[in-house]
Amino acid sequence: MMDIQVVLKRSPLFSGLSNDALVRLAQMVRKRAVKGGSQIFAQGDPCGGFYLVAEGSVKIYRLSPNGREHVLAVAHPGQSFGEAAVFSGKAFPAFTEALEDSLLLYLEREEFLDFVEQDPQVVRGLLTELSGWLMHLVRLLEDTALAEVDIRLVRYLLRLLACNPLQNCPGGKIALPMQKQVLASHLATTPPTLSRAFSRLEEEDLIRVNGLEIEILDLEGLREKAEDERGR
Amino acid sequence: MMDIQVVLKRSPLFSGLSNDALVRLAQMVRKRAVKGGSQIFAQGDPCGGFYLVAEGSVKIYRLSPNGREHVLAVAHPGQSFGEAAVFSGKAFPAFTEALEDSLLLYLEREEFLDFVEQDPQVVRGLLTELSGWLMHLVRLLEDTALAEVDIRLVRYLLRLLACNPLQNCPGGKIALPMQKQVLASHLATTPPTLSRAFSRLEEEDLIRVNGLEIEILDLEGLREKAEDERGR
DNA sequence: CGTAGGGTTGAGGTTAATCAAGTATGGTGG
DNA sequence: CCACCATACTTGATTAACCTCAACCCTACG
Repeated sequence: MMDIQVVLKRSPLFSGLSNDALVRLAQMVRKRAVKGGSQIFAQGDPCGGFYLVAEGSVKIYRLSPNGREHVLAVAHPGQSFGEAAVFSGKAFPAFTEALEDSLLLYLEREEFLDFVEQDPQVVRGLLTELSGWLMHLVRLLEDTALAEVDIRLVRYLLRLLACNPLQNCPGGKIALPMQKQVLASHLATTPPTLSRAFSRLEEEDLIRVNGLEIEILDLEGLREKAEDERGR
Repeated sequence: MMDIQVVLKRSPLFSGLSNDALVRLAQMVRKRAVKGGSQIFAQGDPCGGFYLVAEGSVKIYRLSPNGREHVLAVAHPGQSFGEAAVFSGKAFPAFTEALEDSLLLYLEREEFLDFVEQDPQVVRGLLTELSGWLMHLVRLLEDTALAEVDIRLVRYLLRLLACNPLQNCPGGKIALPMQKQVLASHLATTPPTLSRAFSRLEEEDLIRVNGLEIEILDLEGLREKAEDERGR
């Protein structure tokens, strides 16, 4: 049995809360187990609340008019999604879909807003979290808009490394937290192009790819390349 | 003499505040007049507070390692910038520069955070504002990542129209709120490419361009084109 | 007038999307 | 245990978008 409070505490939203507040929050949480591949909510759905990932992973993506998808982010345990819509008062701005069997915690909108009113401690966390999302999007934006695919990929890998300092130490091996086609969409490109980008990085002896496992051969070289952008 | 409270009230951040709160807020505001072309703050500067545009306009942009710039937004009277950094606690994530002689209101970080703590009314406005920024960036992101230049330009024009319903009515004339080279950077392209995009839209009899003034000839046609994206 | 800056136009080259075919891998049913 | 199929991924050839560099126009302004 999983402890809700432990999960809540893992979220930057609530890590600063008192035990008392955590207990109250835990009481208003509703668990929701979802199968991999199933949709959590759709772009345009009215926002009745938001989610926190307890186990598994969730893909957050937009769909263009013609059906092309662009992955904004993949949420992992401890991360939340849909908060923005709660405060904007508008519909959900994106689709969300479980990438694997996952366990989510659901917080109902009105209930949560009341909780926020009463507990100024949460506010700081919320503001910080939203700011964090902003920074994430800004980085993503300039990465996709200003750099070419190889560079975007390198930067993505470096960001992954920064989040997983665990496997960072030895020769450095990281596992891609999503399928390559999802990653392609995240990097605003296509599977064929991503595949070639990986090949080029291998040819330059920067990395070695084996399925979803990436071995970092030349961290310094990667860092250089990330700053490179000859021109564009 | 300009009334600070009136300016504050124009911002979505503070439009919901009581008169009492407005008065207190107005007292902690510092005015700052800046010449066109001068820098307000730089990316990486420690964030000591944030700004609200009273008069003029301010360009918010990022600089890539090689010096290329990407305009994230242009702030006009009533809009604020730098709020995100206040809450994230980190340095400013972007550069800001006055596009013309402008008058700004400055709110000091600590003072403002205290104000927020005491006044839960502001919180709602803040959260909404940050969410709004999020939505803006998401849209910008998918526009630049997923659509080609012509479409990006059309969408930008439609967004402008949506914000200026004033001139919308007649045949529809809108003035670009920035130079074309700034717009080019905002749309993540270059002046030559933007210029050609304008030409193509003129050839299709969708718009007529005269300097910074754009005459909308075929609103329906533009709407269609915005949804078009044959493939990409 | 002459210069400077924004803007436009032209030629050439590069990136990356598209379409299509091929290769693995994993799960299913015989 | 193996043939079969679905799906992810890779590889190849073609094409189109758009960046770059350069020259040129135009208006503003000294």
